Amino acid sequence: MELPNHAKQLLLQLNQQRAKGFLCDVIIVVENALFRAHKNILAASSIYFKSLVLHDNLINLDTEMVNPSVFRQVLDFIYTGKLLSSSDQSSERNFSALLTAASYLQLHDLAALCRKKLKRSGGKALPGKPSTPGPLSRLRLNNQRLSTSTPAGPKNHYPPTPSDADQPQPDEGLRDKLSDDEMFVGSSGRNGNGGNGSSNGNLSSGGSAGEPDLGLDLSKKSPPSVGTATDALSPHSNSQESPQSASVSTTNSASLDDSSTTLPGVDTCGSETMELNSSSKASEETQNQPDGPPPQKKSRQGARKNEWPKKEASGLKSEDHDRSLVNGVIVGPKDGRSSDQSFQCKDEDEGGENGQDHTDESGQSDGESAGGGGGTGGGHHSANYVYRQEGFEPAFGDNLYVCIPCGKGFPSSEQLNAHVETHNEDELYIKEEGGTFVKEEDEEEAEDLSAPVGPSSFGSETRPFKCTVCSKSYKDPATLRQHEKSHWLTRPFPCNICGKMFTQRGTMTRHMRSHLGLKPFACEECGMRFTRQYRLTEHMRVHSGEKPYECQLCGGKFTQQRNLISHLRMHTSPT
DNA sequence: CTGGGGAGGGGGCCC
DNA sequence: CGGGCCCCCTCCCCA
Repeated sequence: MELPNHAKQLLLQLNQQRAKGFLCDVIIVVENALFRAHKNILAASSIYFKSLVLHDNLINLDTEMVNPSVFRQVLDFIYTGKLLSSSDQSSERNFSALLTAASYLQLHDLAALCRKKLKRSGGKALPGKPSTPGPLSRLRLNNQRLSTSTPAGPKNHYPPTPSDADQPQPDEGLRDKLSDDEMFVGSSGRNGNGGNGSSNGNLSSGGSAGEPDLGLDLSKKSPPSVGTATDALSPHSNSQESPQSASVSTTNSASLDDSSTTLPGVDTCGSETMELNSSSKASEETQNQPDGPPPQKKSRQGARKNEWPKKEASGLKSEDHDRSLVNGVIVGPKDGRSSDQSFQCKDEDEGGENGQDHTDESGQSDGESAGGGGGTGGGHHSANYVYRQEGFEPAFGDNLYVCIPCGKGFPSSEQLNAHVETHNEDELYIKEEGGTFVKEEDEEEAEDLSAPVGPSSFGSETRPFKCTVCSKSYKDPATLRQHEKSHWLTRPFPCNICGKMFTQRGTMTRHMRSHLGLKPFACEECGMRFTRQYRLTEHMRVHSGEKPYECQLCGGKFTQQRNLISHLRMHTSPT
């Protein structure tokens, strides 16, 4: 006995659930778009997905291989077995893109459909972009990039690379800094909730699985002891536990296009429907093909699990919190190379941990409405926004499109785009009414501001490059430029995960490491790992007993300078 | 319970 | 761009 429509009904239900975000347990990030889905469904449709969802609740897909529009079709296909191609896109280009994506995602049925369609229309690979990514060649290429840290399983999935680097990658900054192998945070697949702390704060809202990964394998400048330290910390070798785990990518390219603002559940104006006929055989065949696994970029937000709560408490303000956690993912602004696309607003920054932020009191609150569309020339606008899919917590009410800089929500991408244009370049600087740059009130006296650009305390001979804002001088123009960014209202380097903005790319990169739990520096003595070399150096004094910092007042010695400083404070403070 | 020290971690910033 | 340092926050331990 068999219910004729059982499978169909089931899929229908699942698709409806997906549209509502119900029971969705994985988020797929494609460029700026988020898609929620069910792990089981993805895993059942592709071994690639299967490998990805095993350990992750949040998956970044290579934006070279798939874009939001295409992925929406892909997802629709997975959940319906139907290929809905929009009328305006039913060109070969669309199918070619679909084919690329399908190959990348190892959706062999879909790839076969696309090939069939392309063949039928006499099409061949589109010029410029191969219809298939050439998995094997990419595999080779990528294998070269794999560090020893990358688990090499029997079906080693390789990370995608921006191999064809003709075009600047939106996320290239990040990739530069966090290379694929660095990004790999070994998924130790540990059972249980070991963790060394709280267990919440997983970025992906639906998740429960993200295990804290102590078995970090960080190739970046790992000290010689890394191997042992890693082993010690991670009882399971990565390659065994997650042969498929591949490079982590935080790459959220952020170039905006319209497609990225469409909801997965929203129907495309389908003009053509291709339905998957019983192609299970083909599926079996293709799924067993040993051709290289697709490029893989996935996030290991789970690895960060343990570190979130603390950071939330100490650093992120509630709005940051909302944006980064409630929404699950911040889909990032462009990586910051174009500063006009990144804005920093007061609320973003207030509560900065140490109160040193230059923008805290910038009076930016009214900047949002200022200008009314100054249009900063060039580029897309609205690179800063969060796209919320249905099913996310309605932290912004009905306004699904949220401007990251100022946190305002908008019901449509158009309105958001219009709003973002109101953040114009003028906001980059903290402006006084008169138009002259001012420093923060609490920084220094006004006389400094009005002080002629003369010799600073550093001496103008050796430091000829002077900041026009604060009169600090520097040896070289690059440093000056770097410094001047600290006066910008807008911090040009946003974290793609939490949206926090930074004045320096390096700082942002360092910050990203903390998200990803990347701790390349291991102590040979105890195996403890650190995100920075300097911390390790400090830490080593614990083992050596060296206490180079001595209190001149009481003779107390300290291993860390900061502790001496706080100690001195004890001496000086009346309390 | 409280204060002080030790230490981990993050961000800013200069070289 | 990485390294290094400073500053801050925080947690934990202990007296």
